[in-house]
Amino acid sequence: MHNKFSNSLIAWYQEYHRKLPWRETKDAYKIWLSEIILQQTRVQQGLSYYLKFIQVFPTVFDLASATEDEVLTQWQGLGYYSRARNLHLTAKKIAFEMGGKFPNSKSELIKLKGIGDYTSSAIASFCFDEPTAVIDGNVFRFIGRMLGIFSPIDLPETKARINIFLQEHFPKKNGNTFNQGLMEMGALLCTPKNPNCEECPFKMSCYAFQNNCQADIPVKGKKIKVRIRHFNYLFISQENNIALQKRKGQDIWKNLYEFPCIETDQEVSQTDLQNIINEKYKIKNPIISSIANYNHQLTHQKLKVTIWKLDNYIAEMPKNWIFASSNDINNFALPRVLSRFWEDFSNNGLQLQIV
DNA sequence: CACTCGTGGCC
DNA sequence: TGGCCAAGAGT
Repeated sequence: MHNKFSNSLIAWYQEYHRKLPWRETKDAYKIWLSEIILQQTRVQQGLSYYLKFIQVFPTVFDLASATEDEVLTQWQGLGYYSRARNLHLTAKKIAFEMGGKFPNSKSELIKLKGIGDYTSSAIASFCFDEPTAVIDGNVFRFIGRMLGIFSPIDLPETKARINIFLQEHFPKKNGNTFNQGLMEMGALLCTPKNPNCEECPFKMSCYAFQNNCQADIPVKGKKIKVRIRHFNYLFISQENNIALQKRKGQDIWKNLYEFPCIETDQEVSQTDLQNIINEKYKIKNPIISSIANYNHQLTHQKLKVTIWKLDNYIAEMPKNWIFASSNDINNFALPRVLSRFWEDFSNNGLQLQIV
């Protein structure tokens, strides 16, 4: 009776799971890379990045030997860029301080940057067969619905309760398949919307199915608040070179490149912006014109992005500006909204109004 | 603990 | 369309 859940789950997984490249290996480097890429990211979105990374950086030494800029450029467009920065930090630690060998236990893995509770369990289980249960968003949803858990998923006690259940049902053999099955259930059948309960082998013992409350579990905690920000980018092109700067500070897109940016509290008029440019960069009569607008919607922010073309000749650059040749722009990691602008600009030329 | 970090897809 | 969501982790 106690083994029935794990036996059924393992059997279901073996029949219905998707074939994915990181499931064909026990190489800790590849498993680790896939787990980082898939944090808060769908398989469909992360797959091409995984394939690109193992091609460009086949081993942890290749990744460690690259610069952070190179890693960020490969990561461009995937979001949550702290993952890429921590990926590089941890690669250097493993390559240069640990002889290229990954720690083989959850307790050691979790000490590494970018590897938390979920990822340490995943690597320990998938690579080293450590009997530790993974708890990610899929598992919260699947087990939460099965057991009828209505406490918010962001509470530690909710996670603890799920962990107790999983420990009680953790199999003596095939623990890694059990873990894969937990997540694959959440990804294929026990989905956030319109779960496919008819094909679920656990529907007879599932609280949510029996009580028809699948949509009410898991219970989300707080509501998302969206902050509106106004980014005014200066597109400055001189002699086929374009001004860029590196974003710093504890903010979005840290260590990515962007055009010189003037952030304002509200939308600004052309004359307002000219005055700001005059004050900030000591450019006497800035000649600017708006060439593109984007509403860039993020999870917690809505960015109103305006690209302004600045036509003055600039004799003395601020020290943090870099001038990149237009052929070289693609070698800089840009936020999605700017790589999209650059694509539009390269294709269409100067006059474009995108919203 | 509460908040923050991206992007694309879905309805 | 806007809100929700996805293999979480750092601070």
